[in-house]
Amino acid sequence: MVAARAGVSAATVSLVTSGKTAGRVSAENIAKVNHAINELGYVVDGLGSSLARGRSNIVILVAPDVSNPFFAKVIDGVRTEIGDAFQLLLSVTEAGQMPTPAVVRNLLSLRPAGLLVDAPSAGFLAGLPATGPMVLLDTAGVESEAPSVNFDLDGAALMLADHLADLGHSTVAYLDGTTGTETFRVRREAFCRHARTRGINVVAQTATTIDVGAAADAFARAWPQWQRQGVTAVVCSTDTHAYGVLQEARVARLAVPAQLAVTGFDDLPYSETSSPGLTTVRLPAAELGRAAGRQLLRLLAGEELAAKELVGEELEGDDRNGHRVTLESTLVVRGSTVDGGVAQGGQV
Amino acid sequence: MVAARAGVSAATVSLVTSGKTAGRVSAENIAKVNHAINELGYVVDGLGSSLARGRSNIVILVAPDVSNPFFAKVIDGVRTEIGDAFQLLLSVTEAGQMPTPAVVRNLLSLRPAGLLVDAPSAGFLAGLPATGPMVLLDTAGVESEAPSVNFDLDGAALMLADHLADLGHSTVAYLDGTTGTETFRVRREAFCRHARTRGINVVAQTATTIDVGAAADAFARAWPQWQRQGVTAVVCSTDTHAYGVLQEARVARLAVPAQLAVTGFDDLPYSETSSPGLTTVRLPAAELGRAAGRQLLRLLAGEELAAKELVGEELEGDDRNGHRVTLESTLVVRGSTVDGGVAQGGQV
DNA sequence: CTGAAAGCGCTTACAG
DNA sequence: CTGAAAGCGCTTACAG
Repeated sequence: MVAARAGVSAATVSLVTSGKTAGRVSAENIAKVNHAINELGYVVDGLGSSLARGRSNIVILVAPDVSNPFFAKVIDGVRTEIGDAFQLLLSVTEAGQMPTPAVVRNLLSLRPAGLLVDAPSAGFLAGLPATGPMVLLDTAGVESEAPSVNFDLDGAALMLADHLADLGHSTVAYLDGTTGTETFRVRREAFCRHARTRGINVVAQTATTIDVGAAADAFARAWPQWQRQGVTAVVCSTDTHAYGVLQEARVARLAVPAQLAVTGFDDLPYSETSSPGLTTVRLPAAELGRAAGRQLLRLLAGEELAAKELVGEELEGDDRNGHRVTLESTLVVRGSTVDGGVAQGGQV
Repeated sequence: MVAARAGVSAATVSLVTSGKTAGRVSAENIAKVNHAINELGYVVDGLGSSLARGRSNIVILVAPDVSNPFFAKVIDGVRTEIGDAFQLLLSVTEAGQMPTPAVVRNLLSLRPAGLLVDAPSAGFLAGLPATGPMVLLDTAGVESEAPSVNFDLDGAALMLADHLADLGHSTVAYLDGTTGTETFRVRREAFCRHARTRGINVVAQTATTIDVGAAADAFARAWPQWQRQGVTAVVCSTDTHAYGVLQEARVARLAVPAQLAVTGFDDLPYSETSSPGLTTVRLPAAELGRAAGRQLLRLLAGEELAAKELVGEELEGDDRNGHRVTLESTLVVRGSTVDGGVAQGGQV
């Protein structure tokens, strides 16, 4: 320990760097140590520190799709919430895949302070060794004991079905995503359920990866058949899919929304400025990240308390493991379902 | 060490787990140890291991913009190249920002095996403490000793200028990106230089963040003025910017490319399927990531050799620090500059 | 081929 | 308030 030499003490330095000086280090020594630290540009070695304390100060965020702009907002939410206290690191996997058990074991052997898992598949969670603090995000449809933060997809689907029914649509198609993510299944099932209640027939569905081009192709291929079936609206499980449909509709000179209404899920930035603007379910991505970060922080604080055998009345039931948060989502109506939306263009 | 108990040996286990059994452990003991490992589900603790060896087996990728789909391909390239040998982790920063010196120090205190830095600003590199193996990506315009992988932006800009000149454009506008990234400056300067040579006047420029909506707004605001100046083409520093221009052109009922030609840089997937398709400079993103990963691997291997005092004729000069790779880029011509491109639509 | 020992850089009871 | 000591889980010379 270099700093030890520079001052006059030894492990007192540790007390200073970890801020545990309360009535244990004299003001004079604190000053000396801090001076030495600045002079030497000393930084506590993360490895040694983590080993001694049994865990590191990094939080690992695991997710199947780093490149999704929606996910970027989630990340940002997490970062703003926990960024100062912990080092946030993203696990990188093959696009659309959760990390393999082997990778997870390596990750865990870094002894992260906590784990954040976005849109996990059921299998992934099952294979996860019992581990430390963990919060799940966007995990609709997956059984788990872990605390989680989710969107109110059912409420969202209901609003969407109502909206389309009110506009007189009775025959719609559904364009789904193909990742193993449960959230897509939940979106689709919820919509289909509410659609039926409102007298809407979901006569067809198909699925593609989250890619504008793939969605456009799929729609182009399906449209002749859908048209014959009398489809007047396409509900997409993500905005990205919807962009593909909008694009292909333009190519096919289909008037949106007069001949075809289109909706999405997410409310990405582009949905506001596309022409026509996209009617979509706004899923509060940044808030998802923030809420998850907050939960993890609380979990970690609780753990510290427990470690100090101070567990008691301070912690209410819902502050413990198993806490679940659901975020409201809203329907944003734009030109892709209702004429006169902003940025209207094309043949409409 | 749990496994030690299960077998009959002690630190022999370490030899086995690190694969250094060559003539140091009997076949019998190797078998015993492996058996015990499987039985106990033992995983070498990353912390202890890293501390003892002086460095971890994680590689940290630092970049200003995780959400950019272009960057997603870069990440994927890196992953495929180094994924097995090292644990790849992404540093997360505020959108468009490089990590602060404080964050970097924390990152470094994890003793990563290597560092990969994408599109660094000059200031970031200057503030980087002398550290271990590092490879820079897409670092055009930044001075540094470190090995790096870059795109041939000059060649790309030349092709672009040639293309526009051949089409008869003589007055163009440039839509730039606003991140501090040097690569944008280089793109613009290179294009302006070659444009001049080919008799093209770059009469105007503006800049926005990498966002379709922002680009669309900026174009909408600038267009009346540009039109008066006789602008017939807009060159954008990223495809994302170009999407904004295409979108706004559609709203304004401008015929593309007849009244206005549009180009980008990157060749994102959507550029192929948009209508019209986007003429753009294809920057091989995945190859950038792979090449950088390869270089880092070589660096790490070289270091190991050096540590064993075996440095010698095996290592050629250009395998050492300071190695630079430049990747060819090509111009992809589509409907946004030349009539008759694929997926033509709208008023064209 | 194998085990005992020292050490990686820190933190945390524990005596003073 | 402060220092000496043990220990976190591993790896690596070093004797046998």
